[in-house]
This record gives sequence, C-alpha cells and structure tokens, in this order.
Amino acid sequence: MVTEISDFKFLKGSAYEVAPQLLGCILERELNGQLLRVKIVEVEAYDQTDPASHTFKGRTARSNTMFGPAGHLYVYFTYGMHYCCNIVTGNDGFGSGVLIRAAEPIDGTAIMEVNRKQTGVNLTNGPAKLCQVLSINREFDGHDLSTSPIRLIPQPPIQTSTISQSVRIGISKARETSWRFYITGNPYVSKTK
DNA sequence: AGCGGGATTTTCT
DNA sequence: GAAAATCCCGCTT
Repeated sequence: MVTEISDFKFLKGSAYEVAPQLLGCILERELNGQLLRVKIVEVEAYDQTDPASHTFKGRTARSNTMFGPAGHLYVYFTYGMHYCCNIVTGNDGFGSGVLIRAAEPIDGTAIMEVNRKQTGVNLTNGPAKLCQVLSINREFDGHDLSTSPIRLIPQPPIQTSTISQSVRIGISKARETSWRFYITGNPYVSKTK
C-alpha cells in the first residue's frame, strides 16, 4: 500500500524556481477506468513580467487561471487545433506557471498510442502531443491537480547536473530568456538546443 | 535532414 | 484581421 502525500508547497515559488523542480515529477490521468502516467522531462517558465507570457498584459478570460492559486492546471487552445497545459505556480493574484512541454510514458502507453495514432517518442515529445495522449482539453482549465482525474505526484528533486537549461521554443518575444529546462539526454525532450 | 505550407479557431489589436 | 507557448506532411537537397 502506497501512501502518497501530495506536497504542493514548492509550487508557490516563482515559475523560474519551480520549473526545474517539476522535472522527474509524475503526471497521472484517469481515463475510462484506466491509469495513464508520464514523467515530466521538459518544461518552460512563464510569468507576468515576461513579454512571452499570456499573463504579460494582465488578466484576460483565457489567462485567468494562471492568476489563480498554485497547483491548478492552466489549459489553453492554440493554432486552431491544439491544447497545451501548464502547472500554475506562485501566489494567488500573480500570473505565472510552467508549461509542460514533454514527458516520458510510464504507464498506459498502449492507450496513449490509440489516443494519438503514433508510437515511440512521437507520443509525448511536445506540449500539444502530451495533451492529446492524456486527453486533456479545455474542460480541465483550472482543474486542481491534487484531485482525480488528473493529478501531479511530486518527486524528490533530480540531480542538478542532469538538467539542461536553454531558450524557450516557439515564441517571438523574449527569445533570449533561458527559461526552459529539460533532463539532459532524455529521448522524449522535444528539441535539444 | 531540412524547409515550407496547411490545418483551424481563439484572442487581442 | 493577423498572429499564435504546434504538429504533420510532402518536397527538395
């Protein structure tokens, strides 16, 4: 019997501080009675001081969740077809969060393959791919990650020496800000630059 | 292996 | 009305 104590206190730090601590943590999704689990391997920090963030220009209908309490899920829709998810960080009222860009399948891989009609690294080596395999959509914007059917299971911090830091992907503003973290050498990382 | 375009709709100017 | 925290496919080298 495993007793899991979800300790989300660390999520109240700044997005930049929290991001590398999320590497190695488990994201669990209950879907039709099946359990899917992935290990987070690539993340990016965003906050309201950052021109690339959805929260930079203040609270909007879309970005509202990021201004809420830490430990909730911020799901946004983009490019007319994709969902991406963030873990909200920091204090209530300050718009910040960590984009989950890539993860490694741990349990339920066969279901993920069905959800995406792909296999191997293509299952989860990108933010919209991850949402697709876990069947995460707009309904889960604001979801509390300490509760079913989507839970974050914190893990002890991984060795600093196994973490790489680089610039963020796919943005046009604040391109030079190195707020992206990933597990060095993990095959599910979307881009190694 | 790398480039370019298309899909498709929300969001803000 | 254009751009967007993306992904996939087809074409070129």
